[in-house]
Amino acid sequence: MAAMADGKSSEQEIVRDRMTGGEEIDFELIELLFFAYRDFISDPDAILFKKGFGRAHHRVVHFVNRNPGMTVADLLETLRITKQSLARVLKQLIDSGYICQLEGPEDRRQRRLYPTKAGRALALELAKPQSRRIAKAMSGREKDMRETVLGFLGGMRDGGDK
Amino acid sequence: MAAMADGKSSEQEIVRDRMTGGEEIDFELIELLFFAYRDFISDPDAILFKKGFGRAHHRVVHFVNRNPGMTVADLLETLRITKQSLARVLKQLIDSGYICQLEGPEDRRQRRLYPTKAGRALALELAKPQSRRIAKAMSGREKDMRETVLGFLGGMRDGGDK
DNA sequence: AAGATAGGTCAGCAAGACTGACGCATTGAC
DNA sequence: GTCAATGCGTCAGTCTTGCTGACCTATCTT
Repeated sequence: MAAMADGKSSEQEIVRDRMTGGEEIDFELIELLFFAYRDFISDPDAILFKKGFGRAHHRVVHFVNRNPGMTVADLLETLRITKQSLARVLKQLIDSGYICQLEGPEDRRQRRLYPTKAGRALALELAKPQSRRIAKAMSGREKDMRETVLGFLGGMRDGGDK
Repeated sequence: MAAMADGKSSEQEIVRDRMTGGEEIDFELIELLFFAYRDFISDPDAILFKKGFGRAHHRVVHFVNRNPGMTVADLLETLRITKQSLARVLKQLIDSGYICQLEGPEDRRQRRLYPTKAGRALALELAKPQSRRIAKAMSGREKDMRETVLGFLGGMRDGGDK
């Protein structure tokens, strides 16, 4: 469990004023990112739930469709999870016929991942409501908005400064 | 478990071409949102881990600091989780002295939530690296970028069209 | 032949979401 | 004044999706 927040009773004093960032911190943007992402994944979540899948399956289906022929190692790198975590959902997707594995053409240890037609269809179905949401958020301002948002989100990534 | 993806063997055909959105679907933005959000929450995650807390604690601390005096019901609405899920993390935060509850002044059934000084400090500490990341992503382009991004993220929210 | 690599798998743990049920204090309507 | 509704807490159990550590096979590299 967590440590007690310091013995000094002053630390326990109640704070009644709203936390605003001032010049310092952009709480508005921080919050908005939380709300936007929460709602953004809610659409596919609902679709997946009906099929007995979860978010983890979504990610796998998405990236395999975006990069057909990627190896398991590639996928692990992209998702940044352990192979044991991946194994569970990947196995379910293979058993259900959404993804299949082919032996690597040069290196036969590799399992190249490809979507089936059903897998491609699923990926598209999941992307559609998300795309609609994005279109709504841009609503007519695509021209000035998309490039800016792309730049911003790219810069938010870990290696995104170059 | 999940249903088999249709008996038709054509559904099992391997698809080898990369899924691109064409005019239809903005996969680039969809992916970028995933990567950006993943890295965005990784900074506070690391800090929280050392204190024995998780993401759920972050959200609670954040919103209580942003809206001191909010009720438990308000918080449930904001986070969109069940009270049983909230109860666990809230209790830990109260026990650790980061948040405290005061009886509602009008309605004594309510528990108004306030941060302690330690709670305020924690919220700020968690926000700092996120704010730094945002600043980096904007790097000198704050002027044209912030309003656009704010508009975009606002539009991504469920009620965000008005 | 030996070691490194790609991948699969078993077993167990934890966080954080969920459901359903129930208890207690307080409020508000009748 | 009684009683239902409300705000909140809590017990018990489930599920997904992360994690660790250990160990196995097949294949490639040296």
